[in-house]
Amino acid sequence: MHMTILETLQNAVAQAVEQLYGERVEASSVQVNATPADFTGDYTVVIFPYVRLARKAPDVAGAEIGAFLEKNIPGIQAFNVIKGFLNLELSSAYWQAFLQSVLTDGQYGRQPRNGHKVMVEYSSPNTNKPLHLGHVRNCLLGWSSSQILDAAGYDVVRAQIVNDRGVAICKSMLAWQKFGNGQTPESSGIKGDHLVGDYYVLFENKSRTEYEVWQQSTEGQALFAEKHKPEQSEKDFFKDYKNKWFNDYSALGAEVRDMLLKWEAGDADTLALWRQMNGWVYEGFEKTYASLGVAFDKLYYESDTYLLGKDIVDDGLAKGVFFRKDDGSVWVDLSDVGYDQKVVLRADGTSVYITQDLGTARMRYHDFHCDRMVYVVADEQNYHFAVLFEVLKRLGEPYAAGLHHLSYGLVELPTGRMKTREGTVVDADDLVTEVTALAREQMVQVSDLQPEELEEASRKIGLGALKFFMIKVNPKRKMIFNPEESVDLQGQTGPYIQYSCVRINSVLQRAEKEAVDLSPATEYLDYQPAEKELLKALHAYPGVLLTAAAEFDPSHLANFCYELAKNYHRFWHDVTIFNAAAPADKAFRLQLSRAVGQVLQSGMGLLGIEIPARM
RNA sequence: GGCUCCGUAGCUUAAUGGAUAGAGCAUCUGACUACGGAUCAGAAGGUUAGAGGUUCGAGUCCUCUCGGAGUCACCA
Repeated sequence: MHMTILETLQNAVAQAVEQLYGERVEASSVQVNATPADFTGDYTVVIFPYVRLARKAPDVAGAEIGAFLEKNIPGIQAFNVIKGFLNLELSSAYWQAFLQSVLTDGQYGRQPRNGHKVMVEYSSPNTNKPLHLGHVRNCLLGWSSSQILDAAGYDVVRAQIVNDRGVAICKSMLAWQKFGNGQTPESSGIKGDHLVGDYYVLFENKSRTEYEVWQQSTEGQALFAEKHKPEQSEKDFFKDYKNKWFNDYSALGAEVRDMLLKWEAGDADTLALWRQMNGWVYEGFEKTYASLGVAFDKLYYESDTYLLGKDIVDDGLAKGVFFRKDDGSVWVDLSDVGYDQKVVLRADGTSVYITQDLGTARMRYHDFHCDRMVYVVADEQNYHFAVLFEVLKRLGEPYAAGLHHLSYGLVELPTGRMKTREGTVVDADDLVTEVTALAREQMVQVSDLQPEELEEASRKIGLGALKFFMIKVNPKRKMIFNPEESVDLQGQTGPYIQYSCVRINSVLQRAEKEAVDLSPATEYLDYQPAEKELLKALHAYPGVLLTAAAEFDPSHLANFCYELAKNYHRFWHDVTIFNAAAPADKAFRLQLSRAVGQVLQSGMGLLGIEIPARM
């Protein structure tokens, strides 16, 4: 693997400083940036750090280092110094060779395997209801991150932990048992995950009715009279009291707890019903994942993992990381790093959420020997993951240094947070249907595609718009989701990029039809500004991939794709291809177009965005 | 209240401590009889919430203030 030009520059600058000024600097600390558009040059070395070492004025030191680089690096044809910035111009021969290497490579940007293995966990649904808008952002981040990590040299295992047990699914099961009359996805024509979700909602409705009746009962009223705080209204009191009521008074609540106990005891009928209803949900999830274009290599089920972690508790006690209280509960004290004390095992010996995650982490390591694990989970759980990672570190787990929480901001609606009770949850399947329809609607205005091609294209464009909209912003930013805005076709959008690819394809097809000879391309050396910008953008691609991987942030790649497409649109406008003055010009521009198309296809592919043939 | 994160143009946002803070939307003005106008060019829009500090250099790092969000369960 040869050095990139950037590494070459860094090394050469370090050498220059040592030879000229007798001071050692770390090559990796040398700052090399792309030269801003309004200055002459391709790359810029920041000279300020060496001014003190040189004991010379910035422009003098810059000129000396520049002369050294020009003499020692063949690809440099000129330089200029402005203040403390050394602007370097690479030769046309360098750029020619670079373009040819991109075209030959076919997988340009993709890095060799780096020997690391990373597990990316994402989606993590509950099985009591269908996927919603929040899962969509999660899936898009998880999928694109995993693709980017793969391209950056990691071996990737995509994992999903399915929360398939607990009170929630029991609510769906109980409602179905009591009110379902044997309804199935087949008999009702309702997608399995939606059907199970409908019974969850039904349960909540029945439960609410029961609660309202109870509130007016003598028992309820007596309780309010006895327990409400002086200033508290009846409504507020019962709102706060809901959990307590559900556990202590509700008949439905008792039935659900009974069902959960039966499940834990392995009751055959309960397990059969549980398997059946979860099976419906999985069929539904599969369709949703397929429509979003995401997939998994490994599924973990909470029903298999919820008891894990108890051996770790013993381990932690032995290592002195945990301590036992008088009641028998086990705790970890993280107050020295600003966190609280946290229970890891209840007094009755049962585990809590974090115990399970401790055990699951260890199990995953044993399954795959990943030295990195990424958890794609919304930022409400930042504290939980900070604690989890800290505990794993203290336990001395071998993968502890490679843990990362890819935390992302919740998706909210213009009206606020989504609430099941208020029916404002945006369903994932509906969303896909809606963006496809919106794209189709807008397409018929501007496109002359035939019906069957239009259908395929509107799916790719609607999803392309949605995905790009959600991926282009920094994950940790909270996002307000507005369906119309998310399928904009103009400006900084997925379709804008798709359109540039479609243009490229149409040009390349024409070139093929006319059998244009591409061999004179290498004779073309006097680049137009728009062409040079494209070359520089292509050149940046591998670095962008590495940054996106290192920061677990696909938005870098999304923004790169947009910049590249924007540069191509400008090139298209400024420079003619088929009416070019000379065969070399035409051939070069076709090759350049092909390279851009190749990189856009690759980059968008990593984001999970497909390019339609026509649009 | 403790801890964490966030605050950039009317709106959505970009910027490994580096040059004049860069885009898109919306607004206004323009673009070749042309390779696809879902495009391109231009105008206008900023005290990067505020005040100090570190630095040759701060949107970025530190301190404080203001504003917003999340979290602080023997829930998951």
